[in-house]
Amino acid sequence: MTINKEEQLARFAKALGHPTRVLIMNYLAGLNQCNFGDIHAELPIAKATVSQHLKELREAGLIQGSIEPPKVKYCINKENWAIAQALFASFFSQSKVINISCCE
Amino acid sequence: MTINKEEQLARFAKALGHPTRVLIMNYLAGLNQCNFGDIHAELPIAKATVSQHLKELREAGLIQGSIEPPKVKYCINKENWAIAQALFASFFSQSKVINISCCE
DNA sequence: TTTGTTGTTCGCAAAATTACGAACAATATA
DNA sequence: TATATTGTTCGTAATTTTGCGAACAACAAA
Repeated sequence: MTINKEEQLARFAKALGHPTRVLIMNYLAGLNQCNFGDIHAELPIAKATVSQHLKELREAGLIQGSIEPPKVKYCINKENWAIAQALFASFFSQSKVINISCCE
Repeated sequence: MTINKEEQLARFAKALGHPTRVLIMNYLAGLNQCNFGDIHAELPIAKATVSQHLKELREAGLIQGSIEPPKVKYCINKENWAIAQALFASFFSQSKVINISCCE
């Protein structure tokens, strides 16, 4: 059940592949405390939709939530955030393309 | 018609949000010359599907193609690759999350 | 001209994504 | 117990994505 680098990168990328989810991550990155209502208040979409986007980010491992009745607190999953950061950095730094573009 | 950072990042991320497309980018990143057939030979999928994935990467700006009859040459779009690299680096380095996770 | 090579596009089907309101669950409070 | 608050889940609809074979287009070679 090991997941290789390509799939892991694709999984993170897919989670970040929607503007709303990028906005959510940007919002969370600037905070240390945050609950659903705060996130919802930042966005012009229905709460059901926000909840769905949060679920995807959670399932991709980029965020985590904890229930603190009656609220739900969300934050970045720092362990996976670091993994994603490293994966993307490695991905983008691998290019051995020479200075002249090959297709012009 | 300006596109903001969040949307641009999401667009790049979406293009990278499929394992096959990550594999294609990895393959292209290691080469200076490359045509469709080479890419297709690397992948266990139909050429129509490969062509479709290449189209998405092209429309996201990550690669470019040029016709060199009877072949089609593909390569990374270095200008946009650099932009994407910078966007992701900025995105991942913005986190102000403190050492203690907020949700445990 | 006919044939072969290289990729793209078309048309289709199945599955996944996106978005919403309504209903619901869990917990506090009156 | 009734009521309010906070989010999630359900059910639905519209759109997009993914994948394929078949048909096609462009060019080179026989």
